Amino acid sequence: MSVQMVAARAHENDVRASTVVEAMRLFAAHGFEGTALQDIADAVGVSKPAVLHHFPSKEHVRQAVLDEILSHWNEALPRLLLAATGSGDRFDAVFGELYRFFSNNPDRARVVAREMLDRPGELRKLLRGSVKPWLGAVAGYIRAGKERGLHYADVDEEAYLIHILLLVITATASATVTSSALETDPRSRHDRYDRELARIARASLFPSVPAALNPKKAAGDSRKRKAPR
Amino acid sequence: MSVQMVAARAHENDVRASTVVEAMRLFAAHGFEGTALQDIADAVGVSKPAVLHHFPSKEHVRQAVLDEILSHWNEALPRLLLAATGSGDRFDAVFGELYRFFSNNPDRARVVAREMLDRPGELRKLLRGSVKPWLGAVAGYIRAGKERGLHYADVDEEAYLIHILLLVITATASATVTSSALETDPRSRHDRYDRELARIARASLFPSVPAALNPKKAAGDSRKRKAPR
DNA sequence: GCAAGTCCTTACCGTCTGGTAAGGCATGTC
DNA sequence: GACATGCCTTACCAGACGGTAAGGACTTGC
Repeated sequence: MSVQMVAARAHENDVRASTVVEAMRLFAAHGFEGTALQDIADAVGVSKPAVLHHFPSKEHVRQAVLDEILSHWNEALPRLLLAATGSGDRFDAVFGELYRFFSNNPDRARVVAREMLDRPGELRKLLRGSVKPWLGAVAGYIRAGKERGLHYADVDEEAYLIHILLLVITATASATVTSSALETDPRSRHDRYDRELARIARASLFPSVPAALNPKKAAGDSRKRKAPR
Repeated sequence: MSVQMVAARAHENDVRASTVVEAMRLFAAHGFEGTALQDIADAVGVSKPAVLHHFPSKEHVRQAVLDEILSHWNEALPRLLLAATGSGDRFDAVFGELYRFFSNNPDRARVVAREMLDRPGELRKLLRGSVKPWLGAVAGYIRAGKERGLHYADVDEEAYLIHILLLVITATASATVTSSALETDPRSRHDRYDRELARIARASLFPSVPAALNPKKAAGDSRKRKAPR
């Protein structure tokens, strides 16, 4: 039962998994409506009904792509929030994970951005159901930091987090447009926009933290400057 | 020649203009690929070939929609930059115009966001050609303000502006998703996210400007706290 | 050996797509 | 009256779409 089933399941997952991979790439580039099932099948290297053998319909392929993205955060968020301790650490941990997740594969950001435009109703339900509790938890940390004088007093925690989330998604989704649009040197362009993105998120939350561009260098002395009064 | 042509042209523009209006609405909601020419024709109230009588192809409808959006800024940007004088005024003027433009009709933001995803190459060309000079001009103002100590020293002007631009576009494009996702009271939701959006843009550029949420109330005393040293 | 089930193929279906052909109907020109 | 032009209609087309039917190749369980 074991060896054969593993082999069979590995084979099954092969087409199914690469269907999700190729579908994410194509949905990100051309959108759900702009991607034909035939395109996905060609990318995987099988026939169109072979894809429909693993997924009842094109709609199920979309859901599998979205689940692939969501499943990461169901695992990562609890781990991050429990692991990090200090307020600055927590910021670096969540923002870093957020940025790295979308930056490592910008197609994720593009798919989410498209989902926001194509099916706002579905995404709204998702936000209300799954994202809201975690957003509330992180907002609670900001609220606590505010009372200790770490953050701007007029920060609207939930609104801040949503805007930063949107900013990271959009910035990574449109990285190829924005960066190469104004830069000529392909080496520096990534760092430049990434650094400014982190700076905006940080500077609009922590008052007057100078030269905190590189988290590694500024990690030591950036936290003791404002003690709880 | 005059009266008849005016009447004829008015009639002509009637269908043509409302085609652009309806197409923008439908492209924003369902995307370019997700909108059939028949849908546009139905919304206008004419037959499909009637639309194609005014526009050689569906692609030309898209271009007309984009031109409608772009033409506003070719007029507004020079006016704004020349009219505003102080550094804070200039920020309020440009940011306010930017926000109001997309907020007044969020479909504009959705169309731009979709264009960013669907045709990054075309948008890149547009950025390089039309947007870059103006972006450079505004960046120059920030650079000047930096030397007078008005802004954070580590601001990357161009990157900052692009991120803020993206943030305004995304925030207005996804306003129905984000706001009603977490708020239950439909009255407060708009103000709340809008204020935080402006706060982020402002706080990440101007160091330590407290309680500057409302530009009108804070306009008087928000600028004299940090004089050029 | 053989029925059952999995995985995948080719062939096909109805539907919808962007775009075209051809003509009706006004208005204005000579 | 003949003719041209602008605006719009119905009828139609070739191609692409998502999805189905039917069956072949192969493995599994008995």
